[in-house]
Amino acid sequence: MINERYFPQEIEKKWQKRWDDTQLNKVYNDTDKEKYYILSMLPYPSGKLHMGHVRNYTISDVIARYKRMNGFNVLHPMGWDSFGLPAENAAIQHGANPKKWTLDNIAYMKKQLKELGLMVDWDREVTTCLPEYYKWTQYFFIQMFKKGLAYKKEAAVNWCNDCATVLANEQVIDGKCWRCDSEVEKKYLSQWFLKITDYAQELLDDIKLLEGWPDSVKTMQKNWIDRSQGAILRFKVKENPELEVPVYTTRPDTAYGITYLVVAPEYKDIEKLTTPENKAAVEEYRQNARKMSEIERLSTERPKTGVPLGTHLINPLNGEEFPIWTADYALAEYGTGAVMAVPAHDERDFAFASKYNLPIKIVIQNPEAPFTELKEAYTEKGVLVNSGDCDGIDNEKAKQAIIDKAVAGGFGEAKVQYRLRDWLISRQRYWGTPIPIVYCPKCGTVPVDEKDLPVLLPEDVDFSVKGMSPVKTSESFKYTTCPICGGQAERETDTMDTFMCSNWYFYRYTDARNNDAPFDKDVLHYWAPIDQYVGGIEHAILHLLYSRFFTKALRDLGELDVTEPFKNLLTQGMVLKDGSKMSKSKGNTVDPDEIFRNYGADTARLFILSDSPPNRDFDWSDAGVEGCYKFLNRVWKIYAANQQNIVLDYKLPEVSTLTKQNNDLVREVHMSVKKISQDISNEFQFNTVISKYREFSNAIYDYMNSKKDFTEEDKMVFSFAVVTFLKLLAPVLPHMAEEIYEGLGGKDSVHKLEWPTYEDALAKTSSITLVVQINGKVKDKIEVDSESTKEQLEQFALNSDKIKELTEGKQIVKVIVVPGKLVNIVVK
RNA sequence: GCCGGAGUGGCGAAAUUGGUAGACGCAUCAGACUCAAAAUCUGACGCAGCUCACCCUGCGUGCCGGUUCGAGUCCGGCCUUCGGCACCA
Repeated sequence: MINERYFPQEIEKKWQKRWDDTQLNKVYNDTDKEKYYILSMLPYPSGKLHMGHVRNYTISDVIARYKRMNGFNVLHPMGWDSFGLPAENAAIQHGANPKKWTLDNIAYMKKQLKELGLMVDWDREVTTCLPEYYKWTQYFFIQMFKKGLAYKKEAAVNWCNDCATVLANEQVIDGKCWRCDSEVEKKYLSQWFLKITDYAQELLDDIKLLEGWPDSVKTMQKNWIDRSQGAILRFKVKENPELEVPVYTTRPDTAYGITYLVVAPEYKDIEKLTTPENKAAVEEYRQNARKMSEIERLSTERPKTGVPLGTHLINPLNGEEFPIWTADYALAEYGTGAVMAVPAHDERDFAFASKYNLPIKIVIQNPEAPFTELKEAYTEKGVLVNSGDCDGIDNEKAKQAIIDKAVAGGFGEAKVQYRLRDWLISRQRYWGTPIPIVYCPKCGTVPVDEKDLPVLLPEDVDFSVKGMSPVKTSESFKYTTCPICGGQAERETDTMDTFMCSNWYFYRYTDARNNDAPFDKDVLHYWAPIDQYVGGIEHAILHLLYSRFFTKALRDLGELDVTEPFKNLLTQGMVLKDGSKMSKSKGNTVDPDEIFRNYGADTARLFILSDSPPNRDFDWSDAGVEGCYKFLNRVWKIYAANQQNIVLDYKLPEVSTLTKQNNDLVREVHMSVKKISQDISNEFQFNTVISKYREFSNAIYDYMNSKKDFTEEDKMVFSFAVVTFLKLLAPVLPHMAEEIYEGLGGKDSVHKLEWPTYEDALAKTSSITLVVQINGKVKDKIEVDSESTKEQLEQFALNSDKIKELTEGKQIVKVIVVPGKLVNIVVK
């Protein structure tokens, strides 16, 4: 029996408990079945679910349920990206224990996710802050260390004062910290890096394998890696022939036009290149550059500044001498930290040369419109001039010609350069995976023995310390013995960037409770790669690039055999309210708990999918929620008010024998199944899926409203329609569908039923509306048989009274017939 | 500046390969039910004009131009907006 009224809160609780009790969502590694791995980005346990989470997990859950009904063995797991700064800040501010704070949040949010009705096998839950997980993050780090992929170096790094830790380049946004928005400074520190640059070319090349990724994300990754093809040229110092300055350039063709050279203020040999007379000025300039914040320094509006070092270089191509300057428009981290300046053909050099009255030498000439003077740099194509025996060569060809000369002369060679830098993973914070490294006075930097993993985070730490990592306050942690010689040694106290944890969590889901290995390879290779990944666009570079790199690195370490982790990627849009992103500071948040309480999770699920396609921003509106709730009540009534007319084991009579009305309803069923199946397959366009739900329900209502009594045939056709409808609804409204199914006498679970199929022939109408146009404008519409031939359609159109009237006295030039659609008559 | 999206009613949006622009919904208005209201059901709803019961005509997918029998869709040139990158040599 189905209750007359719809009480979402009751039935949702009931079914969530039933699913738990019957282990309906348990996932087996059933290799006989075709797998489908659908993954949503794991949440950070900040305290409570927000609407972005609800959107993300509803999308992936509906996909998961849909694929399950289509016969796939579906993995749709969930876990917690649970290391990170907020837990530590809570510890500092409220004296909380980061672990307790985190686990409490996880417990609450897990309860909320269950209330959302997710089809998740919680036995595979992964929590990145637990030793059973981070043991393997440490294990992978050690493998990478042994292969030289993890290394420590002294470098200018991005330092966030507020977070009291370093940041990766990817975590600096407009010169500010990605997390707290405060200004980032440069500091010189010895830090751990991963050699992502070893994979720059592969990461770039393999973008073409990512067919199911949005172009926007692929472009962002391409731009981030940013390959450029050029050359290294080395110049001897006139005052000190032992010393050389190498430059990286993409324009070797302009090398005859060098009139000066710029090194970054941080350039390693700068002191050797400075004459005693210039020392004071150079030192002052370097000090200023150092003090300047990242934001100031990055500003392209700022006029260029610089000072000469007093020394000179010799251009091996033509023997010309030119001065060396230092200027902060040269970046220490890119290329060689030195730039050859060709003011005639580079905008930045032109601006600098104009300001300091440095010579401007034209070496590329425009053959179409030759010039003798320049008001701005000429950066277009042209022909070489003033370039010795290269004169007259097309500048594109000259690039290779001059590289050849450099190779022959031993002063340079071709070189590919990337913008991508190595990934800085050290963090001077407590709540992260400890880096499993020991410093021994005798043996040096030594990885912890694998059998001693995990290196546990210490508990005896003092969070009140300022300016250093709390880990350093743990005596028990800091002092240890060397894994090689057994002597006194100290542990690394830095922890890893949390993106290290989220790099590989999706592999752990496949074998989450394995205590002997990060995963069983056979099990992993059954599930991997991920068929569909769903998450926010804000991870387009950070997480998605790191994960691609990590997968490739693990492949080369022999840990797995996967080249790209994510076959398809769906980047969901933001959830907005009143036109701007929901945020606590703006006070425009909507609490999922409140929606669950007032309307139920099914309403929330329907609404969050209804108004916009998943990849676009979604505007939350209270009226919209209300509208969805009304729709659910409308659906409920179909079943509650007609129970006596619905049977689950209906037998549909031969379609040709049906009444017109029944025939129409059968057709509506096939059309709905077709449209909904296609829209889900086609990039998960749930908004149009839901409009089809509404159209289908409207058709069912029209049918119901037109009838007082149901004949046997009516009952069968009606049952066919509403039972099919129920299956179509099940992925989006899992609780309601279960309750109705059970009320109709269904056994087990509606989610184990097969997704309905359709027949194309039955999804078509027998007549179509033929549109008749004159000169491309619609003039008439005629109902005709859908099987009509081209000739017949043309006759129908020409014989229409209206068309006859309108074409009278005019010459028909041409008639275009589009079968099944329209006839266009061209007249003069 | 460079790269990549997007621009359609009051609003969210829809529209195989170029083929009836505005499906479906929100809001609004009207009607039914009701003592009344809510809920529910039914209907209208791009703009303008003319009639006004039905009809009919013109305009209309950011702007200008092009291709085509026919353009929201294709091509060229702009504008606006969102996102990414940005002194990368």
